[in-house]
Amino acid sequence: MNPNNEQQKLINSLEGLYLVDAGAGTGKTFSITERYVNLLNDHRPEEILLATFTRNAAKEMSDRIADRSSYTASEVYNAPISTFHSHCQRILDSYGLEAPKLLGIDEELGNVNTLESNIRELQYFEEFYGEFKNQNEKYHDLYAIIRDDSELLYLLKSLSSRGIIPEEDGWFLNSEEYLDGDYQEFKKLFRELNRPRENGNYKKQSVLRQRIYSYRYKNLPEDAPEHSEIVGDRGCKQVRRDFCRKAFEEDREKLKQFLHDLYYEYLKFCLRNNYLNFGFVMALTFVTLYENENARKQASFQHIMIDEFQDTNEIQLKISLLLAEKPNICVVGDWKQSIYSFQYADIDNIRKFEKRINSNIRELNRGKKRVNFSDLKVETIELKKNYRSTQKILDSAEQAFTLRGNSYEEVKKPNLTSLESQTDKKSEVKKLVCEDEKENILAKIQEVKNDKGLNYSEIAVLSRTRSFALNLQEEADKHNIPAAYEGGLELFNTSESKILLAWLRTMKDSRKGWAVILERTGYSLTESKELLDNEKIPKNLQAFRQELEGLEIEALARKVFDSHGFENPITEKIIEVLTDVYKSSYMTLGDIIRFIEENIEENEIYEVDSSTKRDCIKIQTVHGAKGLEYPAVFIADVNQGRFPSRNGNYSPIIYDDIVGVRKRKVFDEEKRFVFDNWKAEILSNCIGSKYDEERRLMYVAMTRAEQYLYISAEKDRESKFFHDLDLEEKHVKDSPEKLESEERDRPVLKASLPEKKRKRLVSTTEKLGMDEKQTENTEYGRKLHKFMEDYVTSNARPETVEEKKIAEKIDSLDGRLETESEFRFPKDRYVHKGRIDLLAVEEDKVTVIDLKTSENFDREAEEQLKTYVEAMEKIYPNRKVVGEIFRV
DNA sequence: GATTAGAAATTTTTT
DNA sequence: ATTTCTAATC
Repeated sequence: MNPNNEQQKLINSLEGLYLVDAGAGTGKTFSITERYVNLLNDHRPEEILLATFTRNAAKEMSDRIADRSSYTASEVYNAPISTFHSHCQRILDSYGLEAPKLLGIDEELGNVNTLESNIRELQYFEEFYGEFKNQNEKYHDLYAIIRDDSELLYLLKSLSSRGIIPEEDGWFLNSEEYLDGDYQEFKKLFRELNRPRENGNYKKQSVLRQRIYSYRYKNLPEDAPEHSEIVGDRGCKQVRRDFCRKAFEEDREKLKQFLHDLYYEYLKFCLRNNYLNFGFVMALTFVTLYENENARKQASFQHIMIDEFQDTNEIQLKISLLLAEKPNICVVGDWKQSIYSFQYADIDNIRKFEKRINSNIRELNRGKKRVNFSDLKVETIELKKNYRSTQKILDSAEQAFTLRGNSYEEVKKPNLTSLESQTDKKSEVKKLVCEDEKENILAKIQEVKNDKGLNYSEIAVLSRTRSFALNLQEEADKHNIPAAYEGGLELFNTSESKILLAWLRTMKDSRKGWAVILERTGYSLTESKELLDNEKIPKNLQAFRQELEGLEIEALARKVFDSHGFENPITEKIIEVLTDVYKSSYMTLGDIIRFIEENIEENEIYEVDSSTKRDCIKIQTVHGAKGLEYPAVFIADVNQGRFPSRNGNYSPIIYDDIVGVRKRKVFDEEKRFVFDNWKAEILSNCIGSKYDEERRLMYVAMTRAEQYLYISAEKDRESKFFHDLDLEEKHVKDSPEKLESEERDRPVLKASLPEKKRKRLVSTTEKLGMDEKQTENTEYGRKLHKFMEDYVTSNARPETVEEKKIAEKIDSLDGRLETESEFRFPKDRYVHKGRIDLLAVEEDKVTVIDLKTSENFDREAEEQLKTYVEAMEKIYPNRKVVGEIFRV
């Protein structure tokens, strides 16, 4: 492949500062690698830093460069072609030993791990925060505003991503300026937002004045001005201007001090426990490079190239500047594809590149010259030729930037570099209005596959959320349509993992394990209980357990999965993960069980790769599909509340470049009443549009398509985005054709169910002639039942009088407690089924408790209870069974 | 027809 | 909890 003119310009422009606007499908990776190869004419690989955002991208670049250059593969793989994160880790390994001391922390940076799991970090953080609260009484009024500890952790991480770092007394460098915000910028923002809107002959009130309406409904402190005072008289189009300053000025010393102490102590905690999160790795790298001239010299590069620049944050920009020996920096990215703000990516890095790079150089050179250059001019290169999609798709995708998030949002299309398609293949772009979205999409896929002559593997379905993606996969399975979800999921929370866990438990003679297996192999709960109590596990199951004895974990897992008819990417991944931990640490069976249990508890996410599956549809989230392309793309679930999804600022402490850090809410000491901080309430209405990133997300999704693009929503649930898209519409009602399933060649492990005549199931309510509908609980009743269940299983806290009564009752019970125990037992001509609210099983006694929340059906309840007692007598033949109606 | 008041509807992505 | 929709009111 030969580069086009634009690409050639990028490849040949080696010296200087370049911002490359590389839209979707413009051959970005190709150009970057060519440029790198070109640089190798005069430089050695170790003189060039090529930073990417993902490990996959780094690998792809390395591969291509190894392929195209005269250097050996190993030389290329040792070169600094890596993610920012791993490169910073390397810098810390080499020069970071004293990094904590630079901040006044008396620790050495020894063998620290980078913690990749957010969930695990949160657990550590909670442990730390509990201790911190005990030791810092003085901030107790601030603790009261935090409902969710993760909000605090998120805030600390976002501060680190901006380069805001605490030191022993005060803040590193000029961090504090960032915390104070920028009043001049805020004034501009406020004025812009407070301009009356033009609307033909008259003017409408400003966006700010409209937004601030919600101020009326908040519980505000006594000194807060009235809403009417802020918005002025009726018909007045603007918020009173003096409130700009009034709202911004606020004493935040205590809040800043709190954040400082929390942040500093947490950093110490991390170091003591030998771990760092990604943000802290960056922060310490930055501190090291800033303070240590030697490290800076040693670690610097002749050339720096940064890929996916829209995904970087400000501290990464700072680090890059410290690493640049010369102003040879080339950043490549596309702001239109910036969809990682939740990961602290800062779109202004690319959008305000020149301004930001120069202001950062000025900051870094305060007091001492650390960056060898200043006042740079940026040269922009635009890659406009798109080799992926048809013009029809590109034009449609641009519409994404005009979509409204709600019916009154006014969207101004931003300036952007339009892409020019280089293909003239056949193309189709349509909106699908579905009666039943999951079914209809599958039907439409079959149609597209046949009509356009595509393979399944050339078709992808993208969704905003993981849950929709997984549901669609399930639906596809029902119809035997080959489809695979690819992306992150809770690996050990799947039914595949749970059956493996059960078998592992049986090897430790655990009753828990057998219960699951019996249930999965076809026994009812009652039957299982009976078998377990009498220690009569079916012979074939026992034999199978015997076979597992002594096997290595991989062989064992394979055998279990195989016997249950599971063989899919999930089982493969489970085996991979388990073999990995098994190998890397000496693990016993018990350790593996605990490992799985922990993973379930922590909702740990793993990436599942289904590419091994031959010809099948890919189902992904939009984030997951970034960078990929498919001939046909379905964007699904463009429904209200899902796409776009709303992300209001729920956090009690807001942080924003412009307004700085603010406390938004105050709770009273018992956390009962909420008073809002009125100043922050006005400020929060001034912070950015919530839908900009959602529009970019839609753009990313649409530009994945090469030829065929379908955007679907469910009838009458269409989102504003869907509604605003100006595309041909099609109503779909079809159901997918069910495909023949391939027969498995080996039989699936099934329990040999005891031979008996199947009897009709009759519920207790039916037997007593009660109308099912009438007996359906009231909302109130359901809540109390739910509470009871929660209290037994997870120690829920009783709040209402009724709940306290229930809690008291449960506390008074002895033995093993069970809620919602289902039972079935044969009686005369039918099988009786029922569900017992609460069961207390003691060694010699069983108490059956029926929770009653209303006065109706008293007599029937007695009858019902009798049946329950009878059933339990069958199940627990050697114990005394007592029934009790518990009224609340 | 703009503004106000109250009712209704919604809550995600992962280096 | 908060935003967005919709109907009533100025």
